[in-house]
Amino acid sequence: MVQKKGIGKSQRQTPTIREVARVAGVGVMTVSRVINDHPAVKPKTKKKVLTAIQQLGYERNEAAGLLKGQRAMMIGLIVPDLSDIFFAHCANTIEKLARESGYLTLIVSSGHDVELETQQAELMARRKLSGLLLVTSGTLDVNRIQRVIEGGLPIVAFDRPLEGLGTDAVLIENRAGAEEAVEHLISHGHKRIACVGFDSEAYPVAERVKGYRSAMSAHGLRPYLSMKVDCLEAAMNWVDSARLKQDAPTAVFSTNYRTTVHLLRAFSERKVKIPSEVAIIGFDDFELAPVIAPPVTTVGQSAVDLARRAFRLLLDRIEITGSDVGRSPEKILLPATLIVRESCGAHPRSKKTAEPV
Amino acid sequence: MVQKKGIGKSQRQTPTIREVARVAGVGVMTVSRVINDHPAVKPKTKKKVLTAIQQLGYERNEAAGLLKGQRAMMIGLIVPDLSDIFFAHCANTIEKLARESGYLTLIVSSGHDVELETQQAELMARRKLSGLLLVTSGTLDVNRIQRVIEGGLPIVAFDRPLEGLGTDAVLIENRAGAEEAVEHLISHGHKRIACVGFDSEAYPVAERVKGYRSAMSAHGLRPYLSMKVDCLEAAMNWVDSARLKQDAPTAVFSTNYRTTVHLLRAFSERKVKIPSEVAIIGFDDFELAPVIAPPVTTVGQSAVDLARRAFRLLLDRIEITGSDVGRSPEKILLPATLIVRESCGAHPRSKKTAEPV
DNA sequence: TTGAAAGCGCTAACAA
DNA sequence: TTGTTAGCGCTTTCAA
Repeated sequence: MVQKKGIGKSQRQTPTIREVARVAGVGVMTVSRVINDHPAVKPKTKKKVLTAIQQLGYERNEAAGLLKGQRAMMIGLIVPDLSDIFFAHCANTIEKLARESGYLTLIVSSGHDVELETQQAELMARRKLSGLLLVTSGTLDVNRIQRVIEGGLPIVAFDRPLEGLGTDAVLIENRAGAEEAVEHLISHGHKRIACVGFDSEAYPVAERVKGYRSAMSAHGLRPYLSMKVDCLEAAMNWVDSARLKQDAPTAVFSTNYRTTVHLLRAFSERKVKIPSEVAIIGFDDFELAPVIAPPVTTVGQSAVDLARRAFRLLLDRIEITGSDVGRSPEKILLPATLIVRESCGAHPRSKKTAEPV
Repeated sequence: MVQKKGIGKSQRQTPTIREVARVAGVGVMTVSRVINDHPAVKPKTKKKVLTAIQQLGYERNEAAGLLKGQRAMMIGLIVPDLSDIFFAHCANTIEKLARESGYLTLIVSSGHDVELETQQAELMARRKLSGLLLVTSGTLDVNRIQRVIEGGLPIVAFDRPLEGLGTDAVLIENRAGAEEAVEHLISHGHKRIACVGFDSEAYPVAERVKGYRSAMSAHGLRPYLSMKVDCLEAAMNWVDSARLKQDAPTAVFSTNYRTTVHLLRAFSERKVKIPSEVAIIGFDDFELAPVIAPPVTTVGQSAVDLARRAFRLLLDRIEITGSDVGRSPEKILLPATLIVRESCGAHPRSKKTAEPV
């Protein structure tokens, strides 16, 4: 796991603490104290050392500390897909906050591979990272993750809980958000409302489906699920088959951005008018939602808030001392907000000022 | 730069190579050889060692290698803004490729801060990373970067060159792409074509503006630049003022995604019809470009290709041995492709099948 | 207030 | 084929 020989050709050798000590005419320990701002050093001595450090261009070797059992000033971030704009925003926020606290951020985009996520978490533990922010793609091996945590790597889950493990977690109120969206459609008189999406095992989607179901059943409406629409082709097929039905849906609740986009495109290809022929609300707000014709009504969640809270929690865990070590895990719930535009058939009077991502 | 004491409470102590040696009844060096797949170990001995490793749950301590002068199996990636979908795609691709080659990826989103970029590059050098992929936001301090490279951190620039430094670089043909777009507009009979954008100092934008200028002057047309449109408000102002003009532009070439989006929205707010009242082509393709009404004509560039080539170059540099060390820097140019849809006033017959990002 | 010595876990160099 | 020794650069004793 470490490169065979990293020595280039003329690797300018960085001076060590020992050389600084020699030049300053003091012991290595004194230099160490100066570097670490230990108070018990006479100002005069300190100055000598500082001068020597300056003169030699000394730089602390991070590796040595690690060997002494310290942790790298790095945090890890594992997400299912970094090219997903939502996670990209999360990553951007986390990296910034981490940097401001002196940490570098190691990012892994797992491609929804649960095994990979576990492996990378283990790898990060071995690299002595300070902490890990984790968005899982499914259920991880509890034992392995438990061992990682016990090995001293604090973990905070966000967007999805870490099942079976009592870790801190920051989650979105997916269910309530979905309920609100479906209720909204119902309040417009829709009775045949389809729920379309894919990847229904994924926690956020599963929660949204639950919200859909509960809203429907609360009004005695029959659910109409279709959870395999993840590309344009699937969307076209779905649109075509749905229109043929006797009781074709008059509205659709899309459980995620990707599905929303493809559905929109499919409707457009088939010249189905939105919202007159079919109304649509999509979970996940997106930048262009207000620009599209018609502007699409969405359920928005703030990636920035989510990331911020998660990082805050992790930092607390990392910096925890003494009595707080065993602090019981915190769960934070963040709202999802219905952003009413036009695709749902409503007049565009936002319940909340539209604020994407 | 290393955390003060990373020791939690019941930190399960990982066994060392020495303990493995004791349990296996061999010398430490033999264990080391086994770990590193050195051939000169009798299969029987090897087996004994492997058993002991298994039994103890031994894990190699990465820090020790660093101290011996090896490099961490990590690469760095510095981009101006990770929440920019283009860079998010780049990051996603790079992280994946890196992981497949055994590297972790440290990502920094600089927020277009040149000083920060330099600092982080230096920090990465100190952390003994294996290599660095860099998208600069401006002109970095050549000396400091030079020192980083000499310190043994190979750097490959992409999307923008590293000015004043002979590093490898992978770039997009921004200028040619812009020229093609403007030529296209001209071929539709447009004469008053505005070039709108912001951040004209940024390399890619600057190149695109050059392309615009050269296409215009090639046809004896007067350029009409407006390089401060970076938000909806600015876009509205621009649209309003442009319409008042005597010779209002009949077409606009937008130099970047953000401007394109806000312009689109501003035109929509002002009920300006596209393309009949004004035609538009935007540099940077985006996922929803075909969905918007009307579908927008763009100049697309492949983030994946860009990232892939850049990583390949970096890996070559990292793995370089002996005679190739001083290999002269490579420059790779990747095409930008005009994707004709409808906002430019053309019939939607793509010169190339639309393939976003 | 300062310093010398003893490692942290590993591998390169040498011996056997 | 295997093992011993001597560090890598730093910090933690403990002593001065």
